[in-house]
Amino acid sequence: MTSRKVVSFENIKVACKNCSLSTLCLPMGLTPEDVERLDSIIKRGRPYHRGDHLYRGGDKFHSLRVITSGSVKTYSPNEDGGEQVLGFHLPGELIGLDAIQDDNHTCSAIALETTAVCEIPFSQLESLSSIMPSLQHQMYRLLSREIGQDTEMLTLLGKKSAEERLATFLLSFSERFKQRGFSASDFFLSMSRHEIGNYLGLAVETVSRLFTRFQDEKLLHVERKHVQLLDIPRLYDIVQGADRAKPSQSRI
Amino acid sequence: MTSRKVVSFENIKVACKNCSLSTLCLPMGLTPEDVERLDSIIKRGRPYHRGDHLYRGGDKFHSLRVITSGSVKTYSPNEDGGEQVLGFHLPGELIGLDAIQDDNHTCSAIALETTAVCEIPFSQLESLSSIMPSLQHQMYRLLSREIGQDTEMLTLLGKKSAEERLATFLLSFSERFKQRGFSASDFFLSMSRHEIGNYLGLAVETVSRLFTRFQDEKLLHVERKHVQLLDIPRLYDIVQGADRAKPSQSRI
DNA sequence: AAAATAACTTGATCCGTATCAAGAACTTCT
DNA sequence: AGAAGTTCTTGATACGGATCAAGTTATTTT
Repeated sequence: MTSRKVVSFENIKVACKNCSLSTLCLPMGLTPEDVERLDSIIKRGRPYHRGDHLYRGGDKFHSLRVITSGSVKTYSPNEDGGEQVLGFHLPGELIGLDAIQDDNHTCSAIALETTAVCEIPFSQLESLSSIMPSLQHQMYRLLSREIGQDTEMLTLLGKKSAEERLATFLLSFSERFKQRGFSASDFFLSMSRHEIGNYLGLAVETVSRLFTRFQDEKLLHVERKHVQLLDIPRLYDIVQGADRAKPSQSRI
Repeated sequence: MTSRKVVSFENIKVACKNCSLSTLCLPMGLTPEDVERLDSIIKRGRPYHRGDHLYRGGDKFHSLRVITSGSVKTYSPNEDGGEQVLGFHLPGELIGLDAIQDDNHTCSAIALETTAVCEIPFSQLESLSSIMPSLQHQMYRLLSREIGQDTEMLTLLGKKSAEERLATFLLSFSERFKQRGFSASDFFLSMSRHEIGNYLGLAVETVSRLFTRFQDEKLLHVERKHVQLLDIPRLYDIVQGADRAKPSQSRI
């Protein structure tokens, strides 16, 4: 998108305090002065285009990154040349937390569309957090939240059917778009069916068939990347294994 | 809980600096004085017995816990009454990191055998870490490492065959026992086949059949919980999908 | 605008693993 | 020690989703 006027970006002050995403990337607990200080270490580079890597597995780790617009896929290459998609990230989301562990990125991140990010040099963030208890607290929570999310994903991959996986996936986007002030029921997915399948541990064909079936069942309308959820409550039922469980024995 | 000979335990000085596990739970970077200070906030309670909960999902979170002996299973209950086993934890391993996020435990932890733990009150740890940059650094790394481990598990559940899953599982224990000074090839598993299956996203029967098959193929000898790995290199081959991939095209 | 390529869909078939079932080995209780 | 309950193993069968194959619709290149 922002192809030409690159230079202007370098000059933009980040100003987290005015950023609509700050409630997402700095959830509660920081005073305005804190934000000011944090602001001072954040760098905003020029935007990435579809297919550009933000970093690759093995790259030296220096910064955490907050997506400010666009979307990003993280993945880790596996033995046999394939990859495991680890996540899709929307504006306000922080990536790179897995790399703190040994100063190297363990996975790769690639822009799914034109994408802008704020870079937060980690060593500076660390220093700052050691003189700002509230920031330190935020960081611990953020890291812990990431663990919790991975944990949910383990349950999804370990126990859920293809149908439940796709419903979970769609509702996750629905909720995240809603949080960001967009429609919870009408949105565009920036990734391919193949990437969705990879993420959910399913074959492309299965994903495609499920979209068709969900549409036949009037749960949604889909046309390529454009998805309209028509029956969100029923999608939630599916997530909870509505058909698998014996009827009306909601939890024993 | 603390029924009879409570007093004696309360008086035991934890003395991380003499603890053989300290390289595991405090991996590098802390000076002896640092360790002394950390030591001062750590509490050691009386041991748990098989089946005792260390905490349950929903419990108020106050402490991280390091296993000092025995073993622990963490799991999260899911919608339909079942559970997803999240991990098996050996001496030197830290649990509870997922609970920082909202001051409540999101999953449960149960002793698989007689188990002792050190409790580290998190609020004190947090205060300490804000005046001890090296401790703060350790904490960030520890949290990040946990994320990295979850990520590997996602690949396992998303892409690997039953065979690869069990081989990965066995080698993980092999490596961890070895790190702790025990045999890498001869050990006891403290969990049931059912729990292994749950953890790996497999049915009990599949786990049982795989043990039998691995034994037939002379990869190991197994008798109930007692496992002897007879061909570790071949197990590593299996982990990497040795048979699935086209022969000798190790990575394109 | 046509050609080439990539992404997606749909159908047919196959396979790995779940599920069902029953017996064996072990553990716990009385 | 015997009974009762678990846990584990093994076999038979079923099924969900993968794979193979081919056609369709977008997108990119020329």
